[in-house]
Amino acid sequence: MDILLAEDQSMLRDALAKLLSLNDEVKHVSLAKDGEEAIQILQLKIFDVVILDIEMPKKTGLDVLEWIRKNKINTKVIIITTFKRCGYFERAINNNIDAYVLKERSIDELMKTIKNVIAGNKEYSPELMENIFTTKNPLTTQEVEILKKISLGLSNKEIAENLHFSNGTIRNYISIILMKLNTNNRLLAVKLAKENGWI
Amino acid sequence: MDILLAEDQSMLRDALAKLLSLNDEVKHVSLAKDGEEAIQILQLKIFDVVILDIEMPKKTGLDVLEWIRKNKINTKVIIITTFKRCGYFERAINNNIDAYVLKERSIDELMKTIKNVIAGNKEYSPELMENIFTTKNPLTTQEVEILKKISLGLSNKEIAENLHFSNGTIRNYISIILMKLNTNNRLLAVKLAKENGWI
DNA sequence: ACATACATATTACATTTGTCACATCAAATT
DNA sequence: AATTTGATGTGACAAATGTAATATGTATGT
Repeated sequence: MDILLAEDQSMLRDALAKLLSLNDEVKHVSLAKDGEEAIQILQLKIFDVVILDIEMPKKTGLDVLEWIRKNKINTKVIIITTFKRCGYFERAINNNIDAYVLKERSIDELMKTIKNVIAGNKEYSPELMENIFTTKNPLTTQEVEILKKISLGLSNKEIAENLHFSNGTIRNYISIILMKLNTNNRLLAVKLAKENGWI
Repeated sequence: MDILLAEDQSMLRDALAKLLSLNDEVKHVSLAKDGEEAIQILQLKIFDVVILDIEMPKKTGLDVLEWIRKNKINTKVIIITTFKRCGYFERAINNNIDAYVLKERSIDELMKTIKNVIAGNKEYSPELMENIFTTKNPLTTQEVEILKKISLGLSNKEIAENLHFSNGTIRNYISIILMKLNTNNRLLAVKLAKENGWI
C-alpha cells in the first residue's frame, strides 16, 4: 500500500507516519504539511489511500478532496479531523468521501479503516451521522461570504466597500443572517456559525 | 523512565504512547485523557516526566502544572501545545515549567527534550521567547472578565446585569479595552485577545 | 406572456455601541 | 490633613448596528 498523509501538525504527522510504516502491508508513506503540497505530490504519483486532515494552511483537506474528485484521481480518500463540524462532514459527503473519522480514535482503528476503504467500503463516524440532518447550514453562499467578513471584524461600511454593495444592502443581508441563525447580534452569529463549521 | 502523558486527542495520545514505548529507556507510559484524570493518576504514582497538552477538557495542562507545583510533586513537567499563545507561555513560565514545546516538532525532538529535562535543563520554544516581552496582556482582571462576556455574545446591558454594574460603567470599561487593544469594535477586540491567549 | 423568485437598493426608524467629560466616594499615599 | 488613585457612575453625543417596508430590474419557470 502506498499512502499519502497530509497533516499540518508535525508531531501527529510524524507519529502517524512512523506507526503506519511499522505495518507490513504499508509500502511507503509520503507526507504533506498542507493542502497545496498534497496536491503537488498527487500530481507526481499514484496512491492507494490519501489521508487528509481538514484544517491545514494554504488549502484544507476538503479543498484537496474536491480537487481529487474534479481531476478524477483514482484513489481512496480518508478525512481525519478533530472537529465535529457538520458543515465539514456535509461537504465531504457531497464529494464522495470514502471515510470520515474523528481524531478521537486510535491508530489501530485507523488501520482498520484504511483496509476497509481499500476493500471498497465507506465508513462514516457515527457521531456525525446523527446530527447531519438537524443542523444543515441555512445560509446562502453570499451570506456566508458576508459573515466571514464580519468574523474578521469588518464594519458594515467596510464590508460594503469590500464586496461592492451599498451599506444598506449589507445591513439587510446581516439582518437576514441574524434572523436565520436566530441571534440578535453579529458576534453571536459568528460564534454560532463557527461552532457549526459554516464559516 | 516512567512517563505520564496527558492529551485529549486519542489519536495523538495513542501514537505518542506507542512511539515513546518503543524507546529502550522508557519503562512505562501512563495515559490520561484530560487534566482531572492526570491529577488522579499523579496522586497514585511517581513519574520521572509528565507531558501535558494545554487545551483539554475538565482541567487544562496549565491547571495540572499549577497543581503539581502547589503540591510539591517531584517530577519534571513538559508542556506540548499547538498554540503559540503568549499568555499560555507566560503562565507556564510563572509555574516553573521545565520545557514548553510546540506540536510543530517531531517525535525525535520530543525524545531529546525529555532527556534534556531529566538532566535538569530547561527548554523553551524559541518562537515564543521572542514575543513574550512584546505582547504582554495589557488588560486588568476586570477587563478580561468583561471581554470574556463580550466573546460569549452578550450585549452591554446583559453584561451590566450579569456583573452588577451600570450599563454606562460597562461602556466605559469596553471603551478602555478597545483603546488598550487598539481596536475599534468589540469583535476585533475579542479576536485579538483570543489570538494572544488573553481570554 | 405572466408570475415568481432573487439580488440589490433606498428610506426611515429604533436600538446599541463607543467616546468623552466629568462626578462621587473610598482607599491608599504623602 | 491634603492629595492621588481607583472603581463606579452619569449624561450627552455621534456613529454603527439592526429592523422593516418597499421598489426595481433581471432571470427563471410554466
